[in-house]
Amino acid sequence: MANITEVAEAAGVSISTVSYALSGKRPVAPDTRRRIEAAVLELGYSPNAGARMLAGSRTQIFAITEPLRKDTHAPTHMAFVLATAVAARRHDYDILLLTDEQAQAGMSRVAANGLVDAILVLDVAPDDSRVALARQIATPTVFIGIPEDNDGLICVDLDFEAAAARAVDLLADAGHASIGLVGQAETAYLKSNFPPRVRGAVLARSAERGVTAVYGTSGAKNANRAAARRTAGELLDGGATALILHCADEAHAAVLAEVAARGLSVPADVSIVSVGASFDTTALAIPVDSIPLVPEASCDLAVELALQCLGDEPPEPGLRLIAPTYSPHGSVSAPPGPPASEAAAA
Amino acid sequence: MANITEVAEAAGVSISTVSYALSGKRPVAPDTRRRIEAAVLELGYSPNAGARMLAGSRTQIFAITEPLRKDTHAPTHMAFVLATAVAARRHDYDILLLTDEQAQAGMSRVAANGLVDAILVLDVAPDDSRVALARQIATPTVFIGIPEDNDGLICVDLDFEAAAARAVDLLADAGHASIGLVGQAETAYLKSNFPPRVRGAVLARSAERGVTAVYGTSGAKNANRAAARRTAGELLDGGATALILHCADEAHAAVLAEVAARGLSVPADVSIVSVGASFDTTALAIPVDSIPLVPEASCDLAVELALQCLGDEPPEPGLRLIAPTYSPHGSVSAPPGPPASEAAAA
DNA sequence: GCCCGTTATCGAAGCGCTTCGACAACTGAA
DNA sequence: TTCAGTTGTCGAAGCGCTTCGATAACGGGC
Repeated sequence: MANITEVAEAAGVSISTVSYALSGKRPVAPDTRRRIEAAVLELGYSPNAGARMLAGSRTQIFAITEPLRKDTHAPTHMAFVLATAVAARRHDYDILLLTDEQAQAGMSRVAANGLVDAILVLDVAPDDSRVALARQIATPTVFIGIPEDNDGLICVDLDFEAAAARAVDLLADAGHASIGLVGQAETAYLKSNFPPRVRGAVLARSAERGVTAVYGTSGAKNANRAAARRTAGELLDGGATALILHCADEAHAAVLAEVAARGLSVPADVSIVSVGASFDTTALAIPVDSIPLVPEASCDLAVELALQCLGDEPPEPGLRLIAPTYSPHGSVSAPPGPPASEAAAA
Repeated sequence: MANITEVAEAAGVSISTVSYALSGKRPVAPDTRRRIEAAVLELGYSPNAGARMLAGSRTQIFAITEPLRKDTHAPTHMAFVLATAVAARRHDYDILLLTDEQAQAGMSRVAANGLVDAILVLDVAPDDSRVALARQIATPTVFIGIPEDNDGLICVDLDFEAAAARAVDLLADAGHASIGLVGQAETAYLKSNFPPRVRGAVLARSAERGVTAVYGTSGAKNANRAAARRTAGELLDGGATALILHCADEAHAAVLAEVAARGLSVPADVSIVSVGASFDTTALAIPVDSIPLVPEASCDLAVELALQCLGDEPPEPGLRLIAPTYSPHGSVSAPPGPPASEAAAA
């Protein structure tokens, strides 16, 4: 591990010139720059991280707090961690991972010892305890997800309400009058921030549009599959001609299995839209229209905001809702025509 | 963010005394220590991370390289990351997360700029490219998993061979003469290091014990469930009276579903042992005997080794295999007795 | 009462970098 | 020719901490 002094000697310049050549903060003669670059390459020089943190004002590290609880949906969370890491690296930032108990103690610690430039909060719960912490530390903090009490915080998230409303509109526009929502396990409505937002918006928008909407859970972790099937069955029995799915990968598959088992086809007999999925709904047995939750969208923006916090004009606190996108894959159409008798009556 | 000078002033001592009081590297008078501790508390002092890295020889950070590829089994990987983070925190270490491309470039980078004290390599592939990198950097590196070419490396892992052999012994001892192995998707045998080790050991031990063993895949990600059922069916059709499961959570469930669908009961008709599972096999429809892969075991040891690398007597390079444990849950018994006719003939 | 060995504390020297101010060397306008 | 303005480079002052002597202050053995 060569240091800046060795590079300066090798290039025949002073260490400050080396520093300026590498940072570009002051002009350096082309010829000098070349000699320095050659020395850097030859010595395999890389500026010492500790020295940089101490002398400069940046650590080039973001902390991510992600509880990684055993009962969370691993693939989704992993996708968010990954997306954040990738976004951070694009700006030359590394990721310090704070898990479980650390999400609390760790946040204070890294804020106090100046290890990180900003903190990104993942897997946000409605009553997240990290909210209070964020308010009392000086380190800029960005939430990916929206806690209930979000006054003065910077939050980024998919506009779940708009996504849910869009799904309802899609189905109502196609002529459906009765919609079923396959939601998440009951506990998810307490531990995560978005399930209640989707449920609320589906019900509200349905009321506005004058269509009926019924909600059902997709069950807890291990009973996932069976519960999702049962719920889908109940919703269809209740007269729903369309389903909105806001649940895990396997629950989607289970719903499709139930639909198939009943001899129903998509979209002729049942229309289906997935809301807030962060997996590929075209890889299912039947490709499903999706208004997805795209981790990259939220995480890129969150990193962007974190960086802005470090600049001279920090962004306004408040919510940043990402507009939903709609990817049709042919799983939505008009509801089945009325039975022959009714059609005749009309 | 108070600094050590302010603490020293508040306590009426010099900064070196504060440093010694906090590190314990030299004796400090009880009364002085009390005053310093009070000042620390009052000012909310926490030593600056950058300054510590620069002045001291430790950064108190370990890097974790974990590709987090989209096609990996998220829950298992998350469990390992979590276990490593927890083990590291116990020793006052933080975790820097290096994902995907970073697993390569990131490793060199943090080794070169001295950001971390050691690197922990997760999700090790048989022909892992991080092996070559580990050999050429000065930063101590510990592998959790065993690459094919592991000369001179420090590797930690469950003794999969022993675990597989143990499973075979268990079943052979119970009287089974024909064993089926429900393995992983074909691709897993190339990208991960342990599936081939389990398969090889099951086959080898079976040969030694004079029982026949047949291997079947449990299919790729989305076809997981169906493929696992099919495979289990084929193995049972082939005359297997016992199954060794080395596959994901859902594949376990699928196998049990197939067994149930055939009207067979566990363990009366079929004995089942799970090998290398890092989830709770008692939460399945039928509790299954398990010779588990315990992330904590590997990760604790790996962190321990990383710490030793920083001490005066670094550990010998080589493999550290963790002895398997067996948790019986009543899914293994003698094979069903011979049909009445055979029994009479005997 | 003197010297030596403890014990508790202090001062100062870095660790490797960034950044500010200074200063030559050179340009072009007056 | 002189002077102001560039441009490229350098020296030095920290950033906040750890750690190595050095030095008081004290007590016990002679």
